Amino acid sequence: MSTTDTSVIHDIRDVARVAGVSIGTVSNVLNRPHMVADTTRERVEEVIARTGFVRNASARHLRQGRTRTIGLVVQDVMNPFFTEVARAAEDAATDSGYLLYLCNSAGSPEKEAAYLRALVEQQVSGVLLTPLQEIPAVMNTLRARGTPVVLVDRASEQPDQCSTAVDDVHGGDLAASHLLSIGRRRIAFISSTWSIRQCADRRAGVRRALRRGPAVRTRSPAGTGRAGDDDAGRG
Amino acid sequence: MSTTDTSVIHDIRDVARVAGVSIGTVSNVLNRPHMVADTTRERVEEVIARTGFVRNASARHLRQGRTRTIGLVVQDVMNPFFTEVARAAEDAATDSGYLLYLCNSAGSPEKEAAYLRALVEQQVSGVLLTPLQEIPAVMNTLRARGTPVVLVDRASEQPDQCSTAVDDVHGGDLAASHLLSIGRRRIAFISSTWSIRQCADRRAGVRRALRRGPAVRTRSPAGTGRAGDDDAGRG
DNA sequence: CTGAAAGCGCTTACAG
DNA sequence: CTGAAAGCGCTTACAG
Repeated sequence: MSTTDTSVIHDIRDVARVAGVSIGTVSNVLNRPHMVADTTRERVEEVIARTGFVRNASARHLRQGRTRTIGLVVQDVMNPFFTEVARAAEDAATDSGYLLYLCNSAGSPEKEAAYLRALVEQQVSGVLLTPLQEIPAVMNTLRARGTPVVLVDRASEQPDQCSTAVDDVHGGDLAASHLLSIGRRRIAFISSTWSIRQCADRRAGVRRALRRGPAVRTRSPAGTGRAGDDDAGRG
Repeated sequence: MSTTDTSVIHDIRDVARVAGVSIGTVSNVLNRPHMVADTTRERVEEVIARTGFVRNASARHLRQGRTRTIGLVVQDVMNPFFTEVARAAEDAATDSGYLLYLCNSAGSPEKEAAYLRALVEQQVSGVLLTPLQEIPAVMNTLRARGTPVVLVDRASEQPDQCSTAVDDVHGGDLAASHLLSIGRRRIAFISSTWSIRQCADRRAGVRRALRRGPAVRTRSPAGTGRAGDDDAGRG
């Protein structure tokens, strides 16, 4: 078998055969190159480069018991707010060598549950979820399996449930306080339906600021102290 | 072992044990339920439902040789055009029982190549790609492995390369023709840099329409015959 | 209709 | 430093 043998390479086994080493050694070149003698390593690397061998993640993950993938379940990717979340999540995932599953629940609890189930099947390392209403029942499965789940844009009732969310009460307070601080006294609040938590929270914040009244009677320059600009059209 | 045994269920083996059947039978219940006797099937299904067993996709895919996942590599998810592509792709994937990897090349050929490689490792069933400039070299690997790749928003030079793209020349022609048909004679064309193919193509289409001149001297009602509205801010 | 067994392609102790 | 071997959790012919 000549060293320029380029016959079909699919396996790590084929690589081993062409390089004249055991598959364990090929695997070591891939995963712990420092444990392999330089000359052996170079030979194997040459074969890999020349044949374009790519390892099979399914086999790798099955053996290792983890997949280095995470799932993102959002209500609607078209919504700029979630698009930004998706973009940032994908960025962060990549930086850590993870791949991201994009799942669009489209407002359907059934789709949401189906996705969560599918993600568990995929053995994802973690899940980012924008829950629709109730925390879905499948969450128990994830919990039981120890799959980390982080709620996005929604605080959780459960004390042991991680979540990230904007403090919209504070946002409303900030906005109204700013207006008060520059001397405004007749303030209008335009929003969407109060059934959207974010909107109701901002109103509560605005009211709190109004109740408190202007703090100090100094004027800040116009255009300064923008507040509450976390509103990215979720309403 | 009582039938209410709920001890840790991780395996299809655990399910088999609890249900008192072989793992082959459990697999059959999952994949070809019609081949299993009703009473056996029901028993197994009961155990699966009660224990919340979820199968391991890594093992399944390794054995089956295919993953039912597809990769989407876009230049920028934040761009509304690609967001819409992502959304639609994800929808279609879900409808066919596939999961979608979201990959944001962010204008970097290196990231693009790395993603393509990662997707090959994942053994994706197919790839949707918005190429940055040149068709990347990794494409050869995909081609060699027979992984289907569809170029998005970009026609390919290679005759055997699938692609979907808007006919922007036609779009520009349509827009200019419309203006001509309603009697406009002094037409301005506002666009981005000509180095963006879409923009240059539209200009070519506009010019073609102007060269051809007004076809018929009839007026269509205002607001009719909108054309070239496929421009979703790619420039 | 059901079970036993092989095998998917890797990684990882374990010997040598 | 290297190789042989077990095993990750499934699916799928193949017997029975």
